[in-house]
Amino acid sequence: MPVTVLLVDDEPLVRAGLRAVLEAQPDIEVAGEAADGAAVIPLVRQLRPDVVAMDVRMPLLDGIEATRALLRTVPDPPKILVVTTFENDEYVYEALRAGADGFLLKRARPAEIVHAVRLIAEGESLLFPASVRQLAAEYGEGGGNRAARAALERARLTEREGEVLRLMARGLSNAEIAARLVVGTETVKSHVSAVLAKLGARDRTQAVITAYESGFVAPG
Amino acid sequence: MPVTVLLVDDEPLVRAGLRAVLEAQPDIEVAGEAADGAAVIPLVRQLRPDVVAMDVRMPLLDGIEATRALLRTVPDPPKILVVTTFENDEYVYEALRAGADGFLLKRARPAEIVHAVRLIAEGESLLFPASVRQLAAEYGEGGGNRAARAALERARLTEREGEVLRLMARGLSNAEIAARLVVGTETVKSHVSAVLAKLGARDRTQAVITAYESGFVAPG
DNA sequence: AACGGGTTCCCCCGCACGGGGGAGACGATC
DNA sequence: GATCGTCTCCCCCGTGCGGGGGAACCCGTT
Repeated sequence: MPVTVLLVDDEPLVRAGLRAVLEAQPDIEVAGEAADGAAVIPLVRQLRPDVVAMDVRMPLLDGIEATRALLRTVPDPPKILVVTTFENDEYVYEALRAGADGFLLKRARPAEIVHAVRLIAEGESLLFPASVRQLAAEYGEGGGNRAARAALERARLTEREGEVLRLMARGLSNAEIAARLVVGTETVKSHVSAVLAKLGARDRTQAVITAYESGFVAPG
Repeated sequence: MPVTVLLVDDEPLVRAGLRAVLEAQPDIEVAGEAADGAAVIPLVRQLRPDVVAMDVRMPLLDGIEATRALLRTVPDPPKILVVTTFENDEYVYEALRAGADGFLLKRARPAEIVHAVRLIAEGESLLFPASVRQLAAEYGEGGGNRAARAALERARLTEREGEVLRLMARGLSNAEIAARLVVGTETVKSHVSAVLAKLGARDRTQAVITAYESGFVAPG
């Protein structure tokens, strides 16, 4: 019996693409589609798919919340394959923590997508497939992203430093951060210096860039 | 006789999606696919499609360069429909300047995609379809984002200012930007000041944040 | 009791940054 | 020919930023 898949993505184009790729396989069947996370749970109850291919960024209810809700409320839940555009999307880690079984880049080749669905269905977990890195490398130069993540991993920011970085990434000056945290500006300067040193950033702008590139903060 | 379309996108998934959507129409035919801008010109010569549906962001040769090269080297060139993820992608404007005939968001509904291809094929130009804004609005709340986008729309950065902002968003100092652009630091300071004023940013950090939030630059 | 990490605050200092102003050169438009 | 926008470069000037130190306090571990 075939593997059944529920497609969840707010872009009809991506759904159509996934459907085209997956339906070309004799052993895979697309059970249905949903355009946002809110529609997933009833559909899963109804269709009982083996795998849910879920986008992370969606209106109304995003992929993480949907994953959490799904695992919490549906008995014997399907495997969840997170499909995302960006390799370093902060949501990826959250999604995995939320209970997703694997994730896949949208720019993966069809054969990889099919392979991922089969693996997930068999109960394997799928993280950072090697080929994904190659694909990313094609974009050359943009290695900045992985570097950013590495920087942030090495960083091990303290809680306070994290707060400060987040406020920096909202455009606040040292004085404004000080006011917000109810401390002196000298204190903020200490934290900022620590953040810069740990991130290997020369100035606050570079720190904020690293914050965005690593997914520590996200646009939107 | 049907409208023939060449699909150019580095993501096989998107190509498959476009193919599925377009081939469902009796009057539209997908003539072929290409994964990057470099492959477009020979394919256009060979297939002579009516429309090229072209992604903006691609490895090797991006959509703008490909558009320019196409219009420069191929006699009686096809219509070019730029397909992009972000509404305010900096490349969109460049692509239109390069000679593209219209652009479309990837999150458009299938009917809109089909409509766009037909319009373009008929020689109409297609810019900022109204429905696109509605779709963007669905993402609600991303208020910060919309504000950033609005700031960038109001901004109307010149080409040079755009370049400078992009380099700012890569963490370069004024001196480094000057070296990169082969101009004086005073010149860069002028551009930076113009960018800050137009974006309503107090310092370069805020400008970079706006760049990320508006999609002018994207992580990854 | 001693230690280390985290948070808080202080000093001095150099400099890149950003505001405010002006100005010349070029091309497109009127 | 005049005008406008863009790009280029120059001046002065104040200050926020970041480096390099030091030091106190709390708290959990050793």
